[in-house]
Amino acid sequence: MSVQRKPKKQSAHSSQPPKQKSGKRLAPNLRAEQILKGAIRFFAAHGFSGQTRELASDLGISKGLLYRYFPSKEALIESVYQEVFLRRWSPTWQAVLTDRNRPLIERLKAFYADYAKLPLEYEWGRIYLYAGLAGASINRRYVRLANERIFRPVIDELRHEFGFRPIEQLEITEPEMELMWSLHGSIFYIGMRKWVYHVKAPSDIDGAVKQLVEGFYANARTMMHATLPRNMSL
Amino acid sequence: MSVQRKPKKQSAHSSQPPKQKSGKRLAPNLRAEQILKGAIRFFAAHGFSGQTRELASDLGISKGLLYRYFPSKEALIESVYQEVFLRRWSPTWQAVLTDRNRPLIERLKAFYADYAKLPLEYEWGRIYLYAGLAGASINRRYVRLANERIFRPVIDELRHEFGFRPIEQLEITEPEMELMWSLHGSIFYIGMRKWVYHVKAPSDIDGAVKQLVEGFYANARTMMHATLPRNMSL
DNA sequence: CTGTTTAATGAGCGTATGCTCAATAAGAAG
DNA sequence: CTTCTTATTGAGCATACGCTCATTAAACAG
Repeated sequence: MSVQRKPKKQSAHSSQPPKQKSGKRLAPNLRAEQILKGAIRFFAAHGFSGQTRELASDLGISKGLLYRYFPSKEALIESVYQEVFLRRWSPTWQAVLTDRNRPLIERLKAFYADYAKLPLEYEWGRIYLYAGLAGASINRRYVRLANERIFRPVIDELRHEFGFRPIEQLEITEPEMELMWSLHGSIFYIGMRKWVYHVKAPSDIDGAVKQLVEGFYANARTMMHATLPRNMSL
Repeated sequence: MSVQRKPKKQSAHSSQPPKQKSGKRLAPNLRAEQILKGAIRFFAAHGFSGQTRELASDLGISKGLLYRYFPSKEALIESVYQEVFLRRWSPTWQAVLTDRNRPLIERLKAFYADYAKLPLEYEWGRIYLYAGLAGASINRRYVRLANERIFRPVIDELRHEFGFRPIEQLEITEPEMELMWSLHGSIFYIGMRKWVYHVKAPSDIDGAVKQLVEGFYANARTMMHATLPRNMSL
């Protein structure tokens, strides 16, 4: 079992014929960040069945180095989830949605103009889909977040706007929830057209989102008046 | 090398210890069909990176047999596309949508109640997503089909209903197209909630689709009156 | 039964892929 | 320069995966 040391001379230079080198010997925190960002780009493009060899080659580093910073491919993917889905949630959204000094329709337009950037982004959308198809739990976690911080507050604001009981007094109905889902589905689908189907997306995305929010608002009013009991205080 | 014949009695009955055996030596057309159906189920669940070995094992046949009926995994996938996306298009949809003896809103509800079954189906939805993420051309082909046979006819019928010029005289506008996409996106997203995110879907799917169509119809009227030129003949 | 056809099998080939580890060298400190 | 630390490398292992092909046996004709 004696490992015969190979005298392999091969002195340093001769260097890199292949890709762009990263200026070797980075500080660990910088290298980790670089790998994570590269992994997001890579997995968004190739899915999670993409090979670690190819990812390393894209980054201009060796495959071994990858495993110095992330113990396994699975751990790397988990870090990708964290970075993509949880680090981008803006803390100001809550305040925007519930600021009753502004007209609700205006708040909704402002919020969705900003929020829609997430699902309309290439990396966010594709990784979200790959994760969902793979059965990862991140999607359910994200949906729970969106439900608590967007769906429920928006419905409560709509109730207030149109003169119905708040959701603490009258639980959210299925038609109300479906209307919320419909809005989010329509927004997400714009991204899918761009990043999954590669068909024409609207030239004016902000305008398209605005149109969706207006339609949502109008349909919400109609639907609530048709299905909710009148507020006693009126 | 004399292969010692094992006396393995096991006459027909006693049958399957491992999986469901397929009752061996099927007629070629039946076997091909069985493999194709199994492949649809399998790829919908595991994606196209699923292994042929596992597919064969699921079917209860050897991996070699798979390659007797389909020359390569790629060819099998192509057959899956054909079967899932092109064999399920109903020839009666056109007639339903354009039958001006019925009120348009009624036609729309009837059509989408039927059509929505496609994207809301487990296999259809997941395979459509996997194909799109893999960059297959089938999605673009499908979108072109939907555009010609659904989007354009529906917009033309809406124009007629609300008193605007037909699409041959006035090309479809971006807001009109976005409204169509929004409806389809909302429907598709119901399926995604079920088959991709595994979160709660509406208990009454037919009712949810009906609500979406009603909202779509109302928003279409508002939007057309706000953005299209009045019909000269009025 | 015998012979013929062909559906079906599974060992095995070449390559791909996640991951390890001994060796190497870049940079800092003296 | 020398010494020390540690970021970085890449050959290599074990297994996975698409696919082939020689062999086997089910069904049928005579």
